[in-house]
Amino acid sequence: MNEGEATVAGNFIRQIIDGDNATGKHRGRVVTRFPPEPNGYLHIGHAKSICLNFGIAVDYKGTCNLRFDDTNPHKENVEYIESIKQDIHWLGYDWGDRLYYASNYFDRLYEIAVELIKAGKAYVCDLTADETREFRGTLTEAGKPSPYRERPVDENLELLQRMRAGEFEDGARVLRAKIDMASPNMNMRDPTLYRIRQGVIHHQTGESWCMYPMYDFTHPVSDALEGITHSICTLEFADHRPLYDWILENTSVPCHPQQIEFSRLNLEYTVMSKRKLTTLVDDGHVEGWDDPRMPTIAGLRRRGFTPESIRDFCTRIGISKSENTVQMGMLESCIREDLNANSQRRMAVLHPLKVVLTDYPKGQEQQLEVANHPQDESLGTRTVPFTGELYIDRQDFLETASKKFKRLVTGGEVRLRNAYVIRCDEVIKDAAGEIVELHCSYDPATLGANPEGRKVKGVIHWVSAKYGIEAEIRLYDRLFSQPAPDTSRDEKDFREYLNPDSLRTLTQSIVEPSLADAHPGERFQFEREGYFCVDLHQPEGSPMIFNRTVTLRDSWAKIEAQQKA
RNA sequence: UGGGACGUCGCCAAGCGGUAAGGCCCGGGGUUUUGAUCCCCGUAUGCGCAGGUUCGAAUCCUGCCGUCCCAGCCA
Repeated sequence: MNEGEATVAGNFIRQIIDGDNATGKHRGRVVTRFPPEPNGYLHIGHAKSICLNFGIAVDYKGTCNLRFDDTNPHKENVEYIESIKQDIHWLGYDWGDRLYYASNYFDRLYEIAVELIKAGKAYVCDLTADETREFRGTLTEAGKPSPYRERPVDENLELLQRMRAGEFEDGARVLRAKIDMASPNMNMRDPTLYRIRQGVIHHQTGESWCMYPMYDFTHPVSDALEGITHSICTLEFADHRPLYDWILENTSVPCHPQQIEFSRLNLEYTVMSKRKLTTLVDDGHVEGWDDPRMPTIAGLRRRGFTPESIRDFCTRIGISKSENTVQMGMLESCIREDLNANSQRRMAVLHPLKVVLTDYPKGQEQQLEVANHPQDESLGTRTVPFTGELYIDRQDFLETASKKFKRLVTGGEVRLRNAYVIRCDEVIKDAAGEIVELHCSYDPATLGANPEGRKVKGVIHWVSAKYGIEAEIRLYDRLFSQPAPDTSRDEKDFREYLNPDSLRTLTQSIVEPSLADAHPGERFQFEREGYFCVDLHQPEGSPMIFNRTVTLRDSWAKIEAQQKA
């Protein structure tokens, strides 16, 4: 962790670990794991878990394993595996040589299943899925025992062997733990341990298996085999903990990790479930998993977020067990803080309006040396060409305006950032009355100096018309128009809350020439506009594409809104 | 009286019986060739509610209220 990053004193999980270390529970060892199922791309909620698990490993001089929880091959593939590995590395964490798959343990898991059967603690059940549901009972009524519950050990053993041999179709039989059909905890009513999945090719084990272990069976065993000390997961698994413990207590595993639950991250104006994100991708509502509007790590990366800013976000939001919905402002604050300190400044005109300096000597050009950062000299300088024809932003000119408006108005003066003070003498309009050009004069004495005898309050940015280069600029806004699109209080599908203006593309923008050398992913502040980065998917031969990561804080926008109200 | 968990500022979140940290947001002021940054200042007499224990309670006890999760052969 860098010195600049905020540190949070502690959270309840670290307190548990401190307590364990104090009593010598794990002989001072701390081993965590991050266990994604490779059925989608990682999102900011996963980042919270990654920072927690890998962060704890770093701080306690322990280790954190990466383990793919690949027990449901139907939904999984290697593209997801690769993206997950890439995203964790990009975030700044490393699992060293501890890359595991739950499927690594399929043989061992099978042995343990046999063990459970021999101990009379598991049985093969022939009930259909529907029947199983009926027998399970309800939240308020106890379940009934399956008619196959008392199947003799030998028969169970033989049936399990035949399941493995592929003799039965999907759904024909399952292996179940024999626990308690009357338990108030649904998870303890003889949970399924194995189900049959014929004909799927598993991305790791190929066709060697036609039955796959369930999460509730696989997870505790995998944790124990890897010597995990603290198995951290989200709150919805709290009800599974008794089962997690039951598996560990009733099998011959080497240790008994402790499961600890914390609350998952919710972020306003987005969705965080893999199912919903998959829907957005599959239905074409976004360009893909790395669409800059997506809350995925890949999306945030393409949007221009830094790994540091995401880690900072994760430490700022903290870890607790309370339901929470974090405001976008929190994330934005993190990336602004990072980029403000570290990104070079450039000038870019998003909505160009031509300015002709009528008294600037014909043919004259100047190379202005300009600081790359107003507070940090170590970021150096660059040269920016100044010519008699320029572009400024249309939003920086008004024919008439209130005194609050400190930009260019007819007859008024304004400072061109890093250059001269100019005065607007004449507004040129086309037949339709649209402003097409401004004729201005400049004060040659104001380069690097304040004007004599008067104050000029406004400063606006500009680009030389002759040397500026065309660029495409993509302005992103929140993906959804509702703060909580997935907990809709009415019947609406979350997709109905998609923000139709989440992407605005500007194709006429002009950026300063030094940007021609920028490489994909490089980040800048476009002064007075926001932070932008060169898109990662830069098409050959077309104008450069810049993605807006986040705007600058804009107190003028607030004043404007107040004036209108 | 199904079970599990959670309720501290608009949003996160410390606090663990000694008199409410911090961050984000917000409001006010200052500096500024970015209406940015930066710097000051301000913002919970109160911790879901009601009782109780105590010299002292957000912290302990009791009872209510509210919210979230659980009936996949998903994870």
